[in-house]
Order: sequence, then structure tokens, then C-alpha cells
Amino acid sequence: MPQQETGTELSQRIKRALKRIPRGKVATYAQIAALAGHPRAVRAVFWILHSSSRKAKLPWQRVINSRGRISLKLGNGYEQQRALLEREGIVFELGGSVDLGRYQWRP
DNA sequence: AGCATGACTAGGC
DNA sequence: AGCCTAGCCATGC
Repeated sequence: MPQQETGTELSQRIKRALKRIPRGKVATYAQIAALAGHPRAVRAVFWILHSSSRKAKLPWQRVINSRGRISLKLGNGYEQQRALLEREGIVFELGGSVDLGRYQWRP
């Protein structure tokens, strides 16, 4: 049977927003929070992403911070996220950031 | 019920 | 430019 949708309505809205990010594009934490209807709920967004059991089936790798950088630390998921994004065609600049003007999802 | 934690952000100095 | 602070939300103990 399908997974039971638990948590608050906000959590579910955040998950729905995450699933809308198209392949090859990225979104910022604030952007997801805004799409979920709570522009200030950024912390709720990364709480969902940081909890591995909740990020199943979610394109968690497409969420980066407002500066276009991956927020994970080296050796703690950073390289995996970067590899996943590069596989989707996203090109990282020398400093390790992505060009938001080029790759940010605009609904 | 209260406090700590977590992949953030914008603003101030 | 880099560091500090406050604001924000859900969850776990």
C-alpha cells in the first residue's frame, strides 16, 4: 500500500512543491517554502530534506541555497548531490556554485 | 510544556 | 567581504 502521508499540511505542501522541480533545474529553500505557501518556513523545508526517511522519492538534490551553492559539507553528501545534478546536465562553476540565472526553476 | 536541533535567509556592522 | 543576530517551522526528548 502507498505510504501514508503523515505530518502537517505544510509538510505535504512542501513535498509536493519539491516534486514539481523539473529535471535539470534547481530551486532554493526559500523558493520551495514560498511555493508551499509559507515563505518563512525555510527551516521546515530543510528539516524534511535532512531527515533521510522523508526525502525518499523526492528530488532533494535539486534544492540549493540562495547563493547557488550546495549546502551540504564535503564528505557529507556534497559530492553525491553534485554528481546527481551534473548527471542532469547542470554545470558547476569553478567556485562550486551553479548559475541560478540559468538553472533556477521558474514556475 | 520547554528547549535544542537542522541541508536557510536577510539585514546590520 | 566576513561574522553575528534574529526570525521562522516541525520534530524529538
